[in-house]
Amino acid sequence: MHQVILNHVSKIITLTPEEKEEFVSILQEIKLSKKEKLITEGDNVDYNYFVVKGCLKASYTDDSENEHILQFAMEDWWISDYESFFNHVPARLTVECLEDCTLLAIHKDAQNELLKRIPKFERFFRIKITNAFISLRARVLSSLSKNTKERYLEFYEKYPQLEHRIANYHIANFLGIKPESLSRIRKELV
Amino acid sequence: MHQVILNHVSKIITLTPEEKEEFVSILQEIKLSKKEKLITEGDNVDYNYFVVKGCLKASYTDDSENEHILQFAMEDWWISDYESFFNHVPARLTVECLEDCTLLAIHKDAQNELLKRIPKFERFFRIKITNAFISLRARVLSSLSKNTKERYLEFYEKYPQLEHRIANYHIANFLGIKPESLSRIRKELV
DNA sequence: CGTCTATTTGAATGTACTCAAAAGCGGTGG
DNA sequence: CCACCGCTTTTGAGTACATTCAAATAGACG
Repeated sequence: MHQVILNHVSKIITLTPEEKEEFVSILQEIKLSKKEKLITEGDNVDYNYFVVKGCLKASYTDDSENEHILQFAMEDWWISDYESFFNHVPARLTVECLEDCTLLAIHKDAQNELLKRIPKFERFFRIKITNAFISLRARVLSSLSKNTKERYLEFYEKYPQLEHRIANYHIANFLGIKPESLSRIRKELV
Repeated sequence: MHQVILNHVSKIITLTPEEKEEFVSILQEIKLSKKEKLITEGDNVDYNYFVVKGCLKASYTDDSENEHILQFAMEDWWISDYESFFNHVPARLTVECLEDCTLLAIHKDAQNELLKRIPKFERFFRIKITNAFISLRARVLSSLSKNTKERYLEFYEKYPQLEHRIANYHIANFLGIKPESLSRIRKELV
């Protein structure tokens, strides 16, 4: 169980056995079933979540009750509502399981304490948030410069695993188009 | 000159006179004229820039030579290509002055040294990158959930100062539409 | 096997785009 | 001070692409 996240962390920083032990001691295991919600809009989010197993979506519901998927997360990804987590405001996102999930949760106080006690984790989380920023930037660039078909192909290449695990109407939603349009695009691509 | 950035920093962290002195000692003043480039695509970006005066655009040029504006920056904003700055890869963005500009530059080595010597700056820059992340997230949410007219109004409300300083075709580009379309939207809104 | 949900297909509609041209605006030099 | 030039914005007509709404088909799951 903890080996998964230790492998993940070890790709970026090197920990001593004692540090590993200290790190895993603050992790809380969470199991959720498909369709259960990890975060509901309006929550005060105190946890950062690492996905050990399963698949989730983070989405935003607008004034007209339309849902818009901002992010998927699966094995080895982190997910939370970081605006709420960092800035202590109510969550604007809802995070829901698309499959049965196993997660590891870190409380924000424990995470802050960890940063103080093992400064290597400053580096780890700084790199994570920077990568998240860069990947969002790439998404904005792609929505500005590519047409729908190109954005679908990009998604397909970037997350070949997701293609099979996630319903097309979720992928369409993530791409900002209707399922009918995605269906027509897929038809053209055979 | 330095008072501007000290005021800016003081909104988030409190510095002693000695710390202020140490901080300003690593700043390099840069003056550029309208149309000059601060960063050109392909550069290795070693500096983080604070805008003291003037206005700039950060843009990406796609394979078809179309330019797409990712961000504007003006007084009290930071700008750089953070993918290049943090990850030491060539810049994908070009940053160009829309007016004559005065900037303060911090070299990445000096910035890292500063983080070590005055850990309060860890907090300062972490908050800055987090805010940048959250504001990009808001942009993605808005492009998924709003139509063009709503996005223009949002821009108008969020940056009323920019409205007058920046050409409409730049605003159109930022919004991901053509100047003709923006013109038609503005016509409807009288 | 049947029901519920997801995907596909079709036709009509709407929104932004392209291309082309006209009008407006600002700065420069005579 | 005004006329001209270059650049920005607006307007018009036709086109392309995604949407809406409705219906048919396909798949998944108990």
